[in-house]
This record gives sequence, structure tokens and C-alpha cells, in this order.
Amino acid sequence: MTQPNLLLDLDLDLDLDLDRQLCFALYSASLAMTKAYKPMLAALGLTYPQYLVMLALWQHGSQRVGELGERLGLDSGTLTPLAKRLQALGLIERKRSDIDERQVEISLTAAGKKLRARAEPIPMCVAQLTGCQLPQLETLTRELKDLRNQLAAALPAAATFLSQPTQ
Amino acid sequence: MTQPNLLLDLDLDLDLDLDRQLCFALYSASLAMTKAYKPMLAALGLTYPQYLVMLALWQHGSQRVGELGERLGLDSGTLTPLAKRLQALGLIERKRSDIDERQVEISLTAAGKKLRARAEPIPMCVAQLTGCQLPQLETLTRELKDLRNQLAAALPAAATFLSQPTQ
DNA sequence: GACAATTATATTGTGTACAATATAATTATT
DNA sequence: AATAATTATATTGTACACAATATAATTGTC
Repeated sequence: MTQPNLLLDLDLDLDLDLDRQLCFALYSASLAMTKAYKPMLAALGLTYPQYLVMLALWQHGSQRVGELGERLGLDSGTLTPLAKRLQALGLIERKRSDIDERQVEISLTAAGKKLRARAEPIPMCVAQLTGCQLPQLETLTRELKDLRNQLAAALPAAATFLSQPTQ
Repeated sequence: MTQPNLLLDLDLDLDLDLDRQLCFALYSASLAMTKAYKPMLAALGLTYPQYLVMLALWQHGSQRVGELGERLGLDSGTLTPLAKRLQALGLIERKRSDIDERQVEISLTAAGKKLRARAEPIPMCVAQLTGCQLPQLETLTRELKDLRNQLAAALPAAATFLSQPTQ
């Protein structure tokens, strides 16, 4: 008699059940991953976001705060104090550019470069903790990168999604 | 001539390249997801972690701080001040249990229950922002939940991973 | 029933995240 | 070349996360 209600069907798949939310699965997996890294990074004297900055510097060498921010998706409000802590640890240097004094160039010290060797076994340790095979981890990594890129591209749309009625 | 070096091969797959790290893909996707939610949740007057607490309350009803923490993977240091803010917003109540005065029961106010209707369309909006089909999102959600559970279970091992030489 | 051990939540301190704003330098325009 | 607009980083304020500790209530043991 009555046609199946499409909106009702969608509600079945997209309710507010915590364990069916992609956002919560992402959020809690990310926190769990940070906790898994914590003891290993503590041995290097680093927090997890500090480790990410070191990864970016080890891979791409000296770079400006803005480049770091774009790579990591973080702004100066996060990076400036973080970089000051890495500088206090003696791992990086911060220097105003001579060409453009608005820019701050971040570079590795000898101690910072040396730390890389001690960080190298960490990804393997974490991979073992996941209990997954490498190809599966690579697939998941690619899917998450795609998701991140898609969300970042769609961000302007998100701002007006609920404020506008369907027009 | 020379046999392929297994360790070298593994290094190719598990180096310190930022864009090949599962941890960074997770971290940045999670931050991007939070940013996508932000404008929609702002319309409800909620932050993202506050929204997660509301989801847990809408789904499971009144519960103790400890239950909330276990569900969300957060501790009292995070939840106590967050709950006080939700209380200040008039969305929840906090009451010491009569049976066990150590426990604090968190329940929804009428305004807190009412807010659910306005939150209901949000998951659908986000799903559209991802540009993915629902089955793909469900698969990714399950994979992330598995990863989180596996990491949580393996956490004790992580603590001793780098401090112990291979024995 | 006193008291040690455990449990539940709260508090404190450190380190992110990020919006909003401030500051200072560079570029564009006239 | 003065000045408006833009750009790069820093600062401020709010809200998480979480380790470490504190507090208070309950349970277990004798």
C-alpha cells in the first residue's frame, strides 16, 4: 500500500547511534593511536604533535612555519608554541628570514637530525601493535587521506549546510 | 646477484615519510572531520566532544561519569569540566548518587532531550560532505573501530616495546 | 567495628587545537 | 613615494586530552 519511505530508510542507516558514527570511529581511533605512540615517543622526549613536526623536518628539511602548517593542517596558534618547545629541547632552530622578515624558518639542529635514527623503528612497532598486515594498513592510510582531502575541500559547504533551508 | 634485503624492503614500506604514516592519516582526517562538524554543531551551541557526550546520553540515557568515560575513551580530567559546561548550558544535570556518593549520575534535562531533533540531520550532512556512498562509510567505520579496539588491547605492550631489547 | 585497600570523581599542570585578534613586513595602487 | 591591502607569524582566550595527584566514599579483612 504505502510506498517505502526513503527518509525513514536513511534514518535507519544514519541515526545518532554512537557506534555507527564514522566521526566517532575516527576520533577514538586517533586518540588510541596517539596513546600507542606515547610511551615510545616519551623515550625520545617528544609529544605526538612534536613528532609530526620532526617527521616533516626530517623528510623535507628546513621550512617556514606556514609550510609546516600546510603540511600538517595546523595553524600558527598551535605551531608557534610547539616550535618554541622543540627549540627549548635543542632539536630545532627558529630564525627570521633575511629576505622576508615576516617569515620564520625552522631548521634541525645536529641533535634534531640525530634523533631520527631513534625514531626509525617506531612505525614498525606500531604496525605490529595493530595486528594488521602491511597492505591492509596502506589501504586504510590511503582511504583516510582521501577522506581528509574530500572533507577539507568540502569545508566551505559545511559552513552553510544547516543554516540554509533546502532551496 | 645479491638477494633482495628483507629489512631494506620493509624500510621502503615503513619509513618516516609523513604521507605514508597511518597515524598521521588518522590524526589529520580526525581533525578535518571535527572541522566539518564545527559549523553545524555551533548552530546547536556544542563543541564536538560535547556532541559526543550528548550522543551517548541520547542513546543510553542517564549514566555515570565513569560509564561515559568508558564509552567515549575519555577520563574524568576531560569529562568533569566538559560536563560542567553542558550543565551551565542547561542541557544536562549532575547529581551524586544516593546509593554510592562517589558516583555522579549525568542525566538529560528537557532542553537536552529536545536538542536531539536538531542534531538528527547532521550525520546525513556529513555523509554528503565525504562524497562517499553509505556502504563505503560503514566499511571504513568498522575498520576504524577494529583498529581502535586492537590498539587499546595492545596498549600495555606498547609501553615496553622500545624499552626492551629483542629477547 | 577499626583500618587498609580499592574505587569514583575532581583537581592541577602541561600541551595541544583553533578562533579571533594583533603586529609587523611586504606588495599593490595610485 | 605615500598608503591601502595583503601576508606571515605571534598572541590571547577557550576548550579539550591526559598524567599525576587529591579527596572522599565504599569494600574487604581481621
